[in-house]
Amino acid sequence: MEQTTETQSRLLDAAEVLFAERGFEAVSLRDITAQAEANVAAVNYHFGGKENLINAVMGRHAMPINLERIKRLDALMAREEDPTVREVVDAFLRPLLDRILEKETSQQLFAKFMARMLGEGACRLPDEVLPQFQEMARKVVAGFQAAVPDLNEQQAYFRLKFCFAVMADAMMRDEAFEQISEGRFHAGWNWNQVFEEVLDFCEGGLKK
Amino acid sequence: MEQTTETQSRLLDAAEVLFAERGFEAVSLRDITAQAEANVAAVNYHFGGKENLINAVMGRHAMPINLERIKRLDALMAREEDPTVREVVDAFLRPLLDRILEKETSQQLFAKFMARMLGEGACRLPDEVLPQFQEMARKVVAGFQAAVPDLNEQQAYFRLKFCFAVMADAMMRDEAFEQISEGRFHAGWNWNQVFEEVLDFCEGGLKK
DNA sequence: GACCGATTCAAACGATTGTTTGACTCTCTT
DNA sequence: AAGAGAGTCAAACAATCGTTTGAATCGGTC
Repeated sequence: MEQTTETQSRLLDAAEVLFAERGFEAVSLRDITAQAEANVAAVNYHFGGKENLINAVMGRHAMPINLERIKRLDALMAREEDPTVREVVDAFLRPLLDRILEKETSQQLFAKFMARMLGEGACRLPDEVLPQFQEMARKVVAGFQAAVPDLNEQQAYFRLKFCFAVMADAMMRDEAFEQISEGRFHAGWNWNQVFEEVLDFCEGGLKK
Repeated sequence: MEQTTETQSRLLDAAEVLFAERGFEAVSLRDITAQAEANVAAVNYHFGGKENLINAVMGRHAMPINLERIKRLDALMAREEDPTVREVVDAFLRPLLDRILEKETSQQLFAKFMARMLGEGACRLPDEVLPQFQEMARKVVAGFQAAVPDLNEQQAYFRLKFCFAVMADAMMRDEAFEQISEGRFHAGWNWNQVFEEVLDFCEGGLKK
């Protein structure tokens, strides 16, 4: 995994789009290689199987996002005054939003991909990124406890998990829900506006 | 769909368990029919295909849950004083919890199945249950607006969606997250306790 | 020009997928 | 006793799955 060839990144791009649209199990290698204009064997040659491919897609984004999270959390905790709830939640969630906005093409797709990975449980974190997730989670929990007086560790992890879930849910275009709301709910997919809703909800949820 | 034969319900039970464990796409008809001790052709004979089977599994639970929700919401709104946020959220989420607890066997499996159906988007609501979902959502939103002063309709639907997401997330056993928390987070799967966490979070998120 | 490792490719692999078929077994009705 | 209809069953259907193979192709080194 030393150098990323051009074919490799084309495969990763195609896989990201298709996994986002249809989910992991529903996408075949032939779908991916067709869209990437590569041979069917390319996935096995470059990644060693479909399972490894999805891990690679995930890993490509997870690292920079987590680094940014950690950076912001450190900055918050290094201050003299305690961070606010909203600041901690923002430090945790905004790097993900930024990553979505920075992809000029198909932002929604990347968002949906991330959301799917959470839901399907199909993504077992590669060993290389697990410690990073752990460090990040530790710092979020510490931030929560600094911002909310009487919050034990168990509760903090619970709410970290819930914040994640709300963010993921907001990313998922949900046709069923648009039906249920009878057209009254149509998130215009102004991401910044949606993000404000997420932030509001999570901030309130943590304060309790 | 007039009468539910014994084989039909065995198929529904098996499908529910397997879909919960592995997801919709990952389970084959042969897995289902094997566990149900039925023939491979039974699914197509009784339900007319795999797609219809999952809808049937969903529909079997959705109706009674929504009826109970509507009943509780009506009771809340019929009172003279305005309902509290927590009461509305509780009326919306508790019927789902009750349904989980009432299944003596494999509560976690049913919970995971419900959670998966939300996440995968694999479940397009059958026409027979859609109006019920719509009515229920309308009443939840009305309840939210009665309990929270300055909440417009769009926001109310957003937060209804978020409450759903948090509940679904809490139902999902998440191995990845247990790794990330380095063992500090191990929901003992005392459902009532978990439910309290969900309620706290959603109540706070709505007040904001 | 000859060799090399890295990459691509068409073709085929065996396995499994959802679905269909046609015969077979029951349980009633007449 | 004959017939009808519902349900079950083994077997086969075509299609698609992830993966493997071995030859073809490429750029760069001796």
